[in-house]
Amino acid sequence: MSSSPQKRAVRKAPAERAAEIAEAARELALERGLPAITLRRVAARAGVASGLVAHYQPNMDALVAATFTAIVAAETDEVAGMLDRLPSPLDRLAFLLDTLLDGSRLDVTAIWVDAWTLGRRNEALAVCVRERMDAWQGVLQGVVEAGIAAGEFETSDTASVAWQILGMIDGLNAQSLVRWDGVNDRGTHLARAVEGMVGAARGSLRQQRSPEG
Amino acid sequence: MSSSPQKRAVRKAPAERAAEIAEAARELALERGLPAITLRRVAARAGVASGLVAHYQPNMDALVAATFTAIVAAETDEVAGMLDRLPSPLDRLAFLLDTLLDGSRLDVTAIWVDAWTLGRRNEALAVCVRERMDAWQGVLQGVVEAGIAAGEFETSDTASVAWQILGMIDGLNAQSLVRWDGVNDRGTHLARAVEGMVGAARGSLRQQRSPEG
DNA sequence: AGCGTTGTTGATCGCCCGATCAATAATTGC
DNA sequence: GCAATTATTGATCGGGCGATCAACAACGCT
Repeated sequence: MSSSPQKRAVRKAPAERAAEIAEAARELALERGLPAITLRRVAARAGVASGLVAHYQPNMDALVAATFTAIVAAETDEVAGMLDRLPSPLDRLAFLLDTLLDGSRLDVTAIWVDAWTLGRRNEALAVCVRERMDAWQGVLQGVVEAGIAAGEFETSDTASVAWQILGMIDGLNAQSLVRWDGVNDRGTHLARAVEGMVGAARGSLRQQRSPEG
Repeated sequence: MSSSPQKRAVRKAPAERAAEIAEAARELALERGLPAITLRRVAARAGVASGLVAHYQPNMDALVAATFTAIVAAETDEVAGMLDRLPSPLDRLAFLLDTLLDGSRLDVTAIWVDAWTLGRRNEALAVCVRERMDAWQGVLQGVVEAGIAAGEFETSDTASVAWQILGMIDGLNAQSLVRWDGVNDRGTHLARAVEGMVGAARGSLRQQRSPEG
């Protein structure tokens, strides 16, 4: 026993300590959900007294909201960044559906679901949720509009279609949080659905997959 | 002041009291979500001492789970019951999409979202959630299969398609919990999407609506 | 070396939670 | 009418929560 019960945390620059606390909150949220972000748990994870967490935050609602935004914005930026390397809107939309449903981000999905319910009692969080939803919708709308300009898609009201696609993705992901079995080929069926919405030809977003995928 | 601070609740038959407690829990859940179901709050709403609520339940997790099932099963039964009066699978599917997205059941949607997050910490609830999802999926799958038999739809893997439609509905409803504005014509876009999935002709599930709807 | 600044502590307050259980009162069965 | 049963109470326990704040200690500055 050498390191754990250290008497007092070394003094650090405020920005550095704040970052450590934010990171502790982020880890807790990804492992156990947004409700796990409590004063004492974050403090313990950061190796710091509980009062220090409060010192760096106006209140816990704010830390929950900030943690939500940090996690979700990182995902959006990461995925949106990958889109730039793809040649056509059709490719980009197919990639989006494929990536967001591949099950590799279930922890982030859980954060979204937590945020939807917590947002009813945490106004700061609710604001962040709407903001991040707008960001995702913007990415999708951009792809849909580019597809129309390129003659690949045909639909009116691109904003609504983008919202719709986002809602579908969220719903399917939330579903897989609870019940991952029994659903084959999520991607293929979703591709069909989106083809119907954006007016793309059947099969253009994704061919029937070979068993191995 | 006549009724409120009554000294002692009149003694009732166990079944009757249990029903009253269940009803109190149901009202609380619909008004303020599943997390509002606490020993003391349910007791207060039922006009009873806190100990009595515990007396009728093994623990609070069980009451939360039972309340979830009561609320959600009622909705499924109600909507499924209306399907019988509709002539064709196409009509039934159109009605389902229309009804489940009409925004008149946002309180039930909130219960679903609560249950998805609470289910991670309440195993009894998680079991009920999976059970009720299966029920909804069964209803949808029945409609899709009838549609295939009737030659109105054309798709393989009806189970997956049913799951997919359910996921979309849940996602769009959850979305409208947070952000109700900015999305026009949810029903029309969803109809397009589902048409793409089940292989129905474009417009067969819903014509472009007139502005008044 | 001395002093002010400020990062840091941990005890403390008030609140709500679920669960428990001895005491109490209404009802039933005899 | 009396005893056994059981519905009901409300205080109590242990625990977690967010917030607060006086005290402490490390650092920069002169």
